[in-house]
Amino acid sequence: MSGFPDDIPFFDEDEPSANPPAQQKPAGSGSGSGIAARAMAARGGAASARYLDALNPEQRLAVETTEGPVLVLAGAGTGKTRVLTTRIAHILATGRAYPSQILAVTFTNKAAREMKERIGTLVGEAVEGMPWLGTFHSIGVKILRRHAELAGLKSSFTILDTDDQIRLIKQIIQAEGLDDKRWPARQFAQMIDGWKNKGLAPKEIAEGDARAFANGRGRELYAAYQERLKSLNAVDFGDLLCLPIRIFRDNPDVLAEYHRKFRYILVDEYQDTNTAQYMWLRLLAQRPKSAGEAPLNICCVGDDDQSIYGWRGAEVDNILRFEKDFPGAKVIRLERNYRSTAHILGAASHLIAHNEGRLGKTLFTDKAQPDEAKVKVHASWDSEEEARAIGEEVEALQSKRHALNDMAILVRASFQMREFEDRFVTLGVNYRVIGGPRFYERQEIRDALAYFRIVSQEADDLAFERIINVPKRGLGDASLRQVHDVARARQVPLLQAARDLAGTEEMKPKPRSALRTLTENIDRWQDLLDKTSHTELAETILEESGYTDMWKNDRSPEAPGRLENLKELIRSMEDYESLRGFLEHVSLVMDAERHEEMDAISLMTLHSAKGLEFETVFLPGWEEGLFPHQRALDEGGRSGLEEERRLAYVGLTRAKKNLHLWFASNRRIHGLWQSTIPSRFLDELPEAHVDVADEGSSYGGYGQGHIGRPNPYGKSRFDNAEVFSNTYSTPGWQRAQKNRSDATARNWGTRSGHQVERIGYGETDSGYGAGRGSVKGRVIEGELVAKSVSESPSAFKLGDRVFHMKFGNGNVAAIDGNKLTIDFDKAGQKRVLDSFVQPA
DNA sequence: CGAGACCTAATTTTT
DNA sequence: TTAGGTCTCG
Repeated sequence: MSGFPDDIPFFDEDEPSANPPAQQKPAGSGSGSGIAARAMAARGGAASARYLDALNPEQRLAVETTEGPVLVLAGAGTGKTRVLTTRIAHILATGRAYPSQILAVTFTNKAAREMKERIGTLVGEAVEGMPWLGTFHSIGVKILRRHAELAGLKSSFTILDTDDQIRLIKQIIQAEGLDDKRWPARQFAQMIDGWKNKGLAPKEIAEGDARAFANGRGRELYAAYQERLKSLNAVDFGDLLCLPIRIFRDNPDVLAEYHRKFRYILVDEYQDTNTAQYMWLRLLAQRPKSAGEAPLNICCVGDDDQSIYGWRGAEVDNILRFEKDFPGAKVIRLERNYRSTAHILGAASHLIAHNEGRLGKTLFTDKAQPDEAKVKVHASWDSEEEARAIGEEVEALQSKRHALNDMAILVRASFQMREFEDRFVTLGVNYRVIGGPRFYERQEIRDALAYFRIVSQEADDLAFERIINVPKRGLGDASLRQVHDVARARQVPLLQAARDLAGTEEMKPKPRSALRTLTENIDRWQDLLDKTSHTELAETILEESGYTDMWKNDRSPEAPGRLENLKELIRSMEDYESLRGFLEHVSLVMDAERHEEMDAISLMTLHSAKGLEFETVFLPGWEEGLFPHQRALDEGGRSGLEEERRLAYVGLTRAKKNLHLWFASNRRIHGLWQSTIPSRFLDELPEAHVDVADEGSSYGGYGQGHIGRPNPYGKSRFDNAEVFSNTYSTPGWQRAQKNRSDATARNWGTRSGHQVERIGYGETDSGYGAGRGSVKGRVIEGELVAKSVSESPSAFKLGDRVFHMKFGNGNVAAIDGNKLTIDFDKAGQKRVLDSFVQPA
């Protein structure tokens, strides 16, 4: 959140002269690029460098095609990261560029970190000399700090995270006299993000969009928000992309500087770039032809089939269009997969082939063994049984010496996790949840950081607001309002206003003295900034402010964990030089590394699984409405469906050896039990690579009544009646869709229990293959998008005798629209949708 | 200001 | 179902 300009490196500090011609050796010419020198040495004079020997021919081509635009379509598990890192090492080793002349962008800090490490390994040492390897955002900050004044900022600007952003927007909505309930700040924040993802300034947004919020005042609010940011000397995440773009556009000389600087541009996960990132890259990549410059050396690596972030602005089109955008581009496909068995690859390839908008690829493996397991599809009665059965499977594997670390359960939506957590707790199986709220997003961490911010940055109004009454010190809305008024009247930050106010008679004695205590504390801490070590200061602040006491006195079950987190926070500060340095880090890296070594099964969403791999993967919940998710269908139409399918593809390709898919016939959604039908994706799997598991076990229950009962939605080879007969019938999903009801709920249970671990995030490697395909066509197709549950009143009456597939017979006890409360003879009282019961 | 009632909405997530 | 937010009362 806090920024500091002190480490703005000056340009070209390690470049003896502006442009080393290709092939010229930079090493030896003085200082800086020891890395290049070492890389050269590592190369050992042989005609072919050793690092190239580890590559297959396609990978090698991707590494050695250094000049001109290159698109590497790297299929899942084809060694994408290896190519990227080796390519950089190669560029350095052959003296084509200095480290500082290579721009390498990733999406996540983790990916950036990993690349740095791996380049370091290749080249012999940690890569400190790659100043321009980082996330889009971190590089954006770097550029923006250097040219802040061109964007109307001071280079010490603060970076707001989503939380700050929303609070700020809320204030603006209120200040404009709008009802912040009718026009939720959260929603508007998302709209702003959407605009910024497209690189649009307030005046550039579409009329329709602008009208969509707050009775047509969207544009006005957006502009007001930007104004407010400027006056706070703050930016949000979107600005880190948009402002550099604007600077480049408005200041050709600045852009030219970067053109001169970067000889090679590399982009990871290109399929995830949004429009703003695309523009940013184009600006940097397109050197004016007139200057007789060297060719445009941009290399984008990605996989159109793993594009799963369309909903947050990623444009698959960017990768699909690459050859048009960069004429003469070479496209290199990596299709040799080093991860999965032939069955898994076969299943995944067949599934993804149902998508139309793709460049196409064919993953293959040459390590196929005769005895490999096919992909297994399992049916279960309901989600509980699903969890129970997977739990059994996990234990069985465990007893066969499989490490839990090699297994993962990947779900479509996080509410699905709960049942698995419950199950693993009862079984005593260690598990770790990956994803979910991050360390730095936790309340106690954010509170603590707000204290640090206000101490290190006097003018950080948002931080001040956050802590003014945390812990409670009797400074509520009324007091805050007063402080605000003074601040506005005098044009000073809130903290200063508070100081002034505390010295006057304006306030009632109680709040006044509370305020005075607070400001005096802050003054004292500020004074300690340069006198104490920052970790010590941090502890002092948390102690003296009463913040730690607040949690010590809190008897809620989370309190001890929060105190633990605070300690962890202080511990992690030790890695930084100063409070400011730490805060700068935190604003960009909302992610704390964690390094639990216990053996545990991983539990996460499919989205968080991208880039990871496991020996054994369980994919539960393959049911229409849940996966593909109804909402993706409703909102995204055909392209929504295709993205869901890509998500399925990502899931399948995470598995190395064993892959289990599950669907349940009944699932509780929003507290209501609903019957479900198997996902269409199951029917899109190739018979040759798939086995339908013959569970036999608990499958059934009241279900006898169900087996053989006609599926009201259409047929699938996974319909219960046919599960064991392996019939291969083509589905009638369109019809099925029609009666689908909303699926999905959300829960973020705070499981307690010994062996649990929650991790910020993860990623490993991904990749791709080749093929062909048409591109356009994100048109909504009615038949796929049909909608949910009718709200018409139920045909049942109180006291009616009814039959339900899951619960058997019972009497209608209450009716609420189409929701029935039924007293079942055996199962007790349940709420179900009326469409799932019939007169008994 | 805080506790408890009441209402509402409910994928996916990085920076 | 349930979590989160808002609203009301003491």
